[in-house]
Formats: sequence, structure tokens, C-alpha cells
Amino acid sequence: MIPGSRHPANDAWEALLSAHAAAMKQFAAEDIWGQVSIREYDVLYTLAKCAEPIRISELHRHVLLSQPALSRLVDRLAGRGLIERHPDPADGRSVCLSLTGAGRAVQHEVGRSHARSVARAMTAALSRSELAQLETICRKLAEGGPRQ
Amino acid sequence: MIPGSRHPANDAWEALLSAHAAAMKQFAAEDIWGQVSIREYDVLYTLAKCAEPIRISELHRHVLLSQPALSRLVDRLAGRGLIERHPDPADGRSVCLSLTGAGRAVQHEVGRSHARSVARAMTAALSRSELAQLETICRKLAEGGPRQ
DNA sequence: TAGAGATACATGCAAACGCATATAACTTGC
DNA sequence: GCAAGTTATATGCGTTTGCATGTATCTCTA
Repeated sequence: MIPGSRHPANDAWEALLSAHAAAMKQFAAEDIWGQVSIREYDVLYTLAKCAEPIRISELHRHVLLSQPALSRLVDRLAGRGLIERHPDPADGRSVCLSLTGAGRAVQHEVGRSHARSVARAMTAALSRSELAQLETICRKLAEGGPRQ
Repeated sequence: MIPGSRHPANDAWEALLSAHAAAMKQFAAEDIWGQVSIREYDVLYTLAKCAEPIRISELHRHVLLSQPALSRLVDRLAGRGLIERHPDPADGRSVCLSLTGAGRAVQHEVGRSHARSVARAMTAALSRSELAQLETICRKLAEGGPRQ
């Protein structure tokens, strides 16, 4: 396959990659990530969304990191007192995770600024209906299409 | 800001992140990345798209990596004979990059398989018009919106 | 209910990354 | 035309990553 437009699917993927990279760079450059890296924040955010503690393997589904890397990232966050590890009553192999008070505080603090800059960047580039379309389409893609 | 839906812009961004992570994992898991990592392929692909040699700083705009990391990635690719460094006649600080024959061959070989699996995944999840919408919207986002 | 295989997480280790900073080359104001 | 500031890339160094593999636990089949 020669680079350059060949199929709408590939062009769409390439556009998504570019948008992701551009937006990530912009967000990463913001001066709001005090003591947490973006990847660490991603974990705190994912935990904050969950009412119940979740397993590392569940967390792994949301994070673009190898399992060992995630295992150690969790280690570091736990070491800093931002998250807690619990044994899973239903499965002795699993480790369940939840935010500590401090972790929740950090997530709120960083999340407040980050959410603002996300909203600013997205609404500057896209209309309300484009935002809605993007969300719908990306959800389908994230779920892997019709099959599965 | 409390996690969970608050603003269409944030929901759209979160969906884009999920789609990106899910698709990247799927692509990374494919057994097609012989001697190159995905990030290395990204560089080879970007160079393959360009008719002319491009600067490292130009390449850096397309790649989600710090400048030093990209500098060393270029080092490794050049060391393996996949890309070539040229001095820039117009600017003594710059380094211009182009694919070697071997680099082009690797890009074609890996690109063939990768493009196929991208097309498979994207068309399985999205209709033709959704693909077109996604491309349009992501291009706008990548270019940073109306201003700029 | 044992034994084989699968699954969840952890760890050793080399490679790769980011941050801070160095070096070299360009640009600008005077 | 030169000092002061900026830009493009490289390098030192501590941290983080991925791969291969280890350990513990669960599941499934006979």
C-alpha cells in the first residue's frame, strides 16, 4: 500500500491519529499537571468514574499501557497514597483498586483544569453537532463495531 | 469537575480517547510488526508520505514523542539503515531525513498488512458516511479549530 | 477431586522515554 | 558586524516502559 489516500477507512484512521496527537500535545503542554503525569491522571480519572473498586485487569482495558507497566504505575500511585489496593473477595488473584481521599482530591484538582482546557479546545474546533457526531462514532469504534 | 458526562465536548474527547486506545491495542496486537515498533513505523510512514526530505522538527509535529526521544529514534532508524540524514542546505542546524531503499521496503511491507487491518477494523465498526464524517471532524480538530 | 491449562498480577532486565541542559547555527537590534 | 536572544538538534541522567517470565489462584475435565 502506498501512503496517501487509498480507502476512506484508512484516511479516517489517519485523521483520528492526527487529531489525537495534536490534542494530546496541546493538553500535555498545559501547566496543570502538578504532581501527576497524564498517564497517572488517566488512572485516577478512570477510578474516579467507578463507584466500586475495580480490578487492575479492568483498568487495563481503559489504559494504553502494557500490563506490567500498569502494574508498576499502580504501585507508584499506591506508594504515594493516591490509591488503595484491596484483595478481591471473589478472586484471590485479583487486586481491587480505589481512590484514597488524597487521590480523589488530586483528581478533582487536576481534572477541573484539564476538563476546562479540553472543553475549550474541542468547542473551538467543532460545532455542537460535530461534537455529538464525534462522540457517537468514536463510541462505536471503541466498542469494536457490530460484531463482538 | 466530577467525572461523568458534563459537557458534550468532554464526552466527545473521552470517546475519542477510548476509540484511539481500543484501536491501537488491536493494531499493536496484530502480528505484523516484524523488526519495527509502531512508533518507528509511524516515522517511516510519515517519511514515505513526503516527496521531499523533511526536517526532524517537521517530523516532530506529526509524532507524539518528546524532541529528544524522536532524535534518538531517528538515530536508531539511521543506524539500522532505514532512513538517511542529510544536512539542510538552507539551515545548518537542521537535519533532513529521507527513507533509504531498505526503509521504503520495510514501510511498504509492514504498511500493506497494517493498512489492511486498519481498513478491516474501521469498516467493521463504521459505515461509509460515518468514516467520512469522522475524517472531516478529526481533520478540523487536528488543525486546531477556526483560530490558528 | 486431582491434574492440566488458563488467568491475574508481579518482577528481572534491557531498551526507550522525558526533563534539563548543552551545542551549534540562525536572526535581530543597535 | 557583533552581542543577545532564538531555534534545531543532541546528550547526560534518572525514570518508566515492554518483553519474557515467575508465582499464585482459579477453572475445567476426566
